[in-house]
Amino acid sequence: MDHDLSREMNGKPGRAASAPPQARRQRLSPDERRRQILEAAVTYFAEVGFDGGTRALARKLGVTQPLIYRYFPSKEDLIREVYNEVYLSRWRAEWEDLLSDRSLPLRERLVTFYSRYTEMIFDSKWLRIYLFSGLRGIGINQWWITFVEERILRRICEEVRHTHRLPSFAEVPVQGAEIDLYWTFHGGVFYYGLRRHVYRAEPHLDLRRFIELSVDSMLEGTPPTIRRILAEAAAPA
Amino acid sequence: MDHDLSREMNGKPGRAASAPPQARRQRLSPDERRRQILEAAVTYFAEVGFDGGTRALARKLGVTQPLIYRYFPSKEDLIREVYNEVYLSRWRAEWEDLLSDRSLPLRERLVTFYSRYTEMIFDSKWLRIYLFSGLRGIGINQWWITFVEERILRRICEEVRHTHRLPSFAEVPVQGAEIDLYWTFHGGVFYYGLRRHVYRAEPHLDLRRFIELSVDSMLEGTPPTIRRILAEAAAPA
DNA sequence: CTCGACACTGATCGGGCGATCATTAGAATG
DNA sequence: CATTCTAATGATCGCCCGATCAGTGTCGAG
Repeated sequence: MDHDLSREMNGKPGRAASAPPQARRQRLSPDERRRQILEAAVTYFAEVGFDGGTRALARKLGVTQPLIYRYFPSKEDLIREVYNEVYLSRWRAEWEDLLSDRSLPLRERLVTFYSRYTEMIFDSKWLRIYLFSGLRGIGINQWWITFVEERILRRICEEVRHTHRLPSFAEVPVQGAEIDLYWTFHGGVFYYGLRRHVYRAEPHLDLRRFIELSVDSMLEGTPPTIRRILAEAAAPA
Repeated sequence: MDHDLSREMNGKPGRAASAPPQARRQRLSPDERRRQILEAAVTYFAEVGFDGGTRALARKLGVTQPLIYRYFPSKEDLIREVYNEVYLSRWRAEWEDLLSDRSLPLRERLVTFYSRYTEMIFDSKWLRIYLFSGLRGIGINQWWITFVEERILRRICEEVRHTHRLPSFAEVPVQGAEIDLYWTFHGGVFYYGLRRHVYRAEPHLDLRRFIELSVDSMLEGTPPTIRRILAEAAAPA
């Protein structure tokens, strides 16, 4: 009645079970089976949330439910591995270097970086697991927010200061106000993914153009505001 | 077994109210009981999500679980009423008038509007139910997004055009690109609430100052970008 | 071709879920 | 104070959950 949820999510080549009337017992190596379960778990929990049942997950894999417990001691352990899979294994260190590559115009760096970054996070799996885990209240999102601040926002902050000939970090240290301003921008980009992939409300612009215009507006509006912030910070009342 | 007795649900003023520590059975008027259940349901589902059990909800109220079913035919109906309570009953029509009140500077209107608006939505209950319902995939978030676009963003769009002497809607109709730009801003503000009340990662700025700086940056950066968009729209290649 | 290791299954346990119903008790009425 | 209406309860149903374990069948080593 409620969720329809396309039934056949079949990742395996060969013939395995689309609505299997008779699924043959398939014996895989432990490594391969474990990987297969984990991959399916990411997809499945992203769809239905972490309250989804292990039986339904097993059905999607074409195996029985106890098999999951041979590879993961408890459902909670499986979920923990799902976090690792989604959060940790997708980050590309090059992205950070790109942001700091002063041989390219800042606008181009930002557009390219956010194009690649959103290629990772604008994915139903990533976004939904991000939200589900945040709502569950384990600390992983706090960790992620710190990560974004240090790896992305702080770096953008530094580059904007350099490009717009504002004081360097050595002269005036990073201000919380600056970081929060870049959060407005970053969160605004994030919200595009939320609208599109979680709420399924199609935005007006395609992603590329959206990023371009958002970057343009940010680069035009943020530096003047930051100049004021830094002036206040350098010469407090 | 577990007579927990957190008996603070003592709603009725009226008579004496010695708050009997036993008070086995409390008989309320249907209206009052219904209201009480609904209110508790908002808080409870916001905490644990819609997979939370009706028994735990009843325990919080100090009543038995079947009583809920006397007032709400099914859990799904109760949840639907929770949506109505949270989404529909909190909106203030004056806010919209405020945005269009040209006797005030646009910056002040925006800062005041977003202060009041965030007073409503930056609340664990509102934010969490917003996310939970979005993840569940019922259409209410799509409805909300349309609502925001029409009641808030479109209006801001109109006021920015007027203040910055850009073409009126009659001259050049609203562009999807404009709306999406204001979504970047709006989503950026929303993300502040997400960081603070869902992920419990305290931002650097307090809310008021955050809104002020975000509005300042937006008002500085968005109009030039929009001028370009409108020029393109008025004279296409 | 045989056989043993072990990847996998079927049956099952205790418990929590949404929902139903006959029963009980609190307050307004006479 | 007895009566009556009905808000609220206690018991219970059928189902699905996470987890366990004895058994089964497959496949590679000999």
